[in-house]
Amino acid sequence: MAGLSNLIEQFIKELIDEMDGVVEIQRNELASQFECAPSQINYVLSTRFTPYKGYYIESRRGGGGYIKIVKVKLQEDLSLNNIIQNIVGESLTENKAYEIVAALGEEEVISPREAEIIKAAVSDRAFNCDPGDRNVIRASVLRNILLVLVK
Amino acid sequence: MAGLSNLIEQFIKELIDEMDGVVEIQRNELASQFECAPSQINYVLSTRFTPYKGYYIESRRGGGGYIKIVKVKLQEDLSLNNIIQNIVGESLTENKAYEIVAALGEEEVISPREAEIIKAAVSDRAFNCDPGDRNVIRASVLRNILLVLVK
DNA sequence: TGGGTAAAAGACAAAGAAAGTCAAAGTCAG
DNA sequence: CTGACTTTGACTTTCTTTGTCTTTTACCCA
Repeated sequence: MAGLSNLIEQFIKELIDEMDGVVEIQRNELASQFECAPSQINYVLSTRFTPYKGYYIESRRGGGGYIKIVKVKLQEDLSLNNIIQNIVGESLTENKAYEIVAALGEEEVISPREAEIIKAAVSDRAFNCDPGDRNVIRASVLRNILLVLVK
Repeated sequence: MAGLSNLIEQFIKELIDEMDGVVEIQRNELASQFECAPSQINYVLSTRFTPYKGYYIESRRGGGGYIKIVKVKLQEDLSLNNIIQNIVGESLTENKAYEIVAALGEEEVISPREAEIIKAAVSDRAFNCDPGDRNVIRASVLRNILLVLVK
């Protein structure tokens, strides 16, 4: 159905809020709560709780295993220079670009309105060109924008 | 039937009115309501709900995908709207773009920093593509950015 | 004490569900 | 009849769901 992943994402986020930034789940248990395959949980974690979005994950297998999700304040990895040099490469998908912008917003490097502006500037819709070229142009545009922020 | 596209256009517009400016559809569902090819919906969107006409569109593929159409409030900011519809055309030189941005800064529609960001996003340097395409892409990018300012 | 076993989580690929793209074919006004 | 606008359909890309197999770890028992 529409958005089982979204449901699980919301559920976990609420847990994290209640728990003040750290939560520990059991994959199988959560999966059976939502009546889905256990690996669905991995999918949600790997798409919605990425480092760029400010989450850190650690886990343990075997008896009494668990998955621990920590909401972190990133600062180290999020320096603009690091992003420009290492994260925005030669090519960048829309999604990845959005993640970067969201992370910068999260860290208050940019204002919500600036985030909206930048997203608009790097969205697929903005590039009415050969789809094959989009990702390359997008990377270049975003890099150029970030350079301004460093100044 | 002259105007299946027109029917769909009307239908969506009514939805938007009811929904107070924002509507979310599912392409396949709408297509089967009108018994047409799904790509017909894209056609309608791309010809009738353009940024140029004050619509902002965002979408997602895959399971639980959707298309969201936002009608930007027209009367809110006449000058911005005027710019979108009349001044940013299909094609825009770097210089002309800078002028527009400067004017917006002058009128304090955008902050100095926002102006810097936008200029970076539409500069020649940002578009490392076929110079012939630059002006067209630039117009599209700027239009998309201005739309979020109106929202 | 160490080796087997069951109980976790991880990896990955295949199948499914949307939307996007593009070009060919159809229609219609002038 | 021609050119612009529409309609359709085949193919692509992206995102989600499921399942199968692998790896790791705790615990129990000989």
